[in-house]
Amino acid sequence: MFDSTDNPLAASALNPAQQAAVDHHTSPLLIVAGAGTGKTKTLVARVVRLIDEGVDPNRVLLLTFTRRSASEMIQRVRANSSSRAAGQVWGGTFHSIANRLLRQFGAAAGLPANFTVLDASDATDLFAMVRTEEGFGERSKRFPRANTIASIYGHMVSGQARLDEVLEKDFPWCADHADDLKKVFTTYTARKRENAVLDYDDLLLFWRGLTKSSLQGALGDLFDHILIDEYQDTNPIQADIVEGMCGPTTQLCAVGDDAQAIYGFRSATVANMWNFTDRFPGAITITLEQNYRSTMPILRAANAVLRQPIGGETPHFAKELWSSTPLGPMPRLLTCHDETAQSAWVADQILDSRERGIDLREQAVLFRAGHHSNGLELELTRRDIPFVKYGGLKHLEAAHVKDLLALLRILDNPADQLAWHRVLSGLEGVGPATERRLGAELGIGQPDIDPVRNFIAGRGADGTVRVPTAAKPQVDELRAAMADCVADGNESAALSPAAQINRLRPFCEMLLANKYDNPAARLADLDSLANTAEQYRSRSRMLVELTLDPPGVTGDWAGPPHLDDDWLTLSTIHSAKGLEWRHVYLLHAADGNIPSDMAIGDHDGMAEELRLLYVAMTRAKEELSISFPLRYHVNRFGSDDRHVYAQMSRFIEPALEHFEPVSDGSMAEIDLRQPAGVGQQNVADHVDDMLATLWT
DNA sequence: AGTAAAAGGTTTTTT
DNA sequence: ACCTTTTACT
Repeated sequence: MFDSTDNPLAASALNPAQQAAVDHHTSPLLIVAGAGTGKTKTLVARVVRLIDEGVDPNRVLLLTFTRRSASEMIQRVRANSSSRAAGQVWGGTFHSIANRLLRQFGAAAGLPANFTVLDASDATDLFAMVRTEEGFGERSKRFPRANTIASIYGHMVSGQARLDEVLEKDFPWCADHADDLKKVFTTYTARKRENAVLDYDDLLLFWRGLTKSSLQGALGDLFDHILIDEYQDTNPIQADIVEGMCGPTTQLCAVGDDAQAIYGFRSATVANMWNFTDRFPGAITITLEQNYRSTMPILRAANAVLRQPIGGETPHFAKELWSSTPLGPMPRLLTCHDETAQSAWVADQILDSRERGIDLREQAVLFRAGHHSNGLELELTRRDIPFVKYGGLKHLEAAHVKDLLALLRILDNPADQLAWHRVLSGLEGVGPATERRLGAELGIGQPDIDPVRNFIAGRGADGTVRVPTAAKPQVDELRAAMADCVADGNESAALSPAAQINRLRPFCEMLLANKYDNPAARLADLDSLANTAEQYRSRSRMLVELTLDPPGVTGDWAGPPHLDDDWLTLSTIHSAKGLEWRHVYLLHAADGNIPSDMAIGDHDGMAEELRLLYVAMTRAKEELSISFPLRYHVNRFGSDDRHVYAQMSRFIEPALEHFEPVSDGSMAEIDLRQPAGVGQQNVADHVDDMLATLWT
């Protein structure tokens, strides 16, 4: 599912362009690789060749977009290289490599060795904490929410733009609060430093900082070869890092496709590809255009979609992929009545394909947003079709899981105020006031004090820690559990991470029963986490790995018991990047979803939405089905039945000739584009006439 | 004063 | 489904 090795064409020798990309070694290299043109294969072949020619694997850095693709590529390098050390290639995401380097060189940047990494939701929680502490919520009406603040901050930092510009361009309704936002950002940054925590952006910023420090020479000498996958989705900071890691003799090779850039919302910019040859003098470009993945009918449709101008221009290289597989069915376009009809049709097609010998593993359902598959998931469950879902909500972000992780994080880094906040505020009878007092008594956030020790002893700097009566049972249980989990400097006596989770379980049980209305289901999630924890021997390592590479799949998390050997993939389009399946179904291709109505009116946003559709379509090898229901609920949260009628994605219209329209019968009786009639009149006139008879 | 329960508002995509 | 604010209760 993840590679092309089962494709006989792709498994054969490299084509001339691919071979040239593998062989080139005299200057920086940019490989412009269209969808399905074998870029992974080319990268792997290049690394294999380097190692087999004697390059030390430890001096090869392979930066990828996800950890999964890094480990898969290294796996393939190992399988194809004659060197036993081939697996020692440095591979991972920018963030995971940053973590690795900062653990090693971070002291030079003023970082403590045991720093904690905040994921996006942790960062949001920290903003919420600062926001509350400073009282902005009460002082000014309509002060931006924590989510919005985090979003503004992210735009600002990862795009390296000034606050004023970001507010003006993307958050005009928050512009009035600029001054208070500055205070929030200042406190947020100070708090991170005091608590020895880094957020995702910090990992990149500190790494870049090191490349501009006195360590520059040492870092530039770490690697002989740097290879970067998915270069179109890197941001300006990442491009700086790449440049900073290149010493005088480092060979650089970047691979990307400007037509598949879909992370603009994270400040990724294809300018990094456009500028490559300017920034890295002497660089040459090699383009891969032969597609080994899809049939011509699918490529024709995808090319036609991509070709349409957005706001009068075509914002990517004009590129025409061609395939050596000319024949196959045209992509199908299903118009149906509502989501239920769509789910039924897709499930029917999937089962039908399986009857025809296409395993579920060779089929995938893609969609724009995580919740778009909710209806289908019900239908699949009803029909006993096993599936795993990529993207969307992550288990790690569920409140109760974060409760448990906060306990582990306190043990790992007692200075972590955010984790303490989560633990203390969850206790029975503890509100903001008591939490503040407990924090002071325990010495949380004060230098050179270990609040964990104080908590276990029940004794703070200024005497006893006063626990509210209601919290007493919970606190007693937690004290005993934490006492058992603290290593106390004696590594060999320490419980394993999984054992620590089990030791904390009784406390969690009390907590969940008190806090949530479905404690049993939530407790089961904690047991799944204990399962996952079995593979780790170090607690801190487990915490950082879970943060940098959260289990993105239901299957990774719990290993659903009903899963047999064959299962269907559901995935957001973003999470499907780089993957391929024989049959692909794209759900909810209605205007407002693709393009997302939030992007409408924004030129760059619209261009990105178009590329998103292109990415989705080019995942299909043999058959592609795009569907859109006409009827949508007004809002995703409401439980009412209010609905609106949607239209087909505007991006598909110009390419309609490349699709075969299909119907599932749910539309047969009603043509919604025609006004319904009564006698010779349409319904509205009929009603108005009747009403008029009541008073005339 | 301080906490707990209830009501009100939300906009996607992810390292 | 979750986060914030408002209100009710001790």
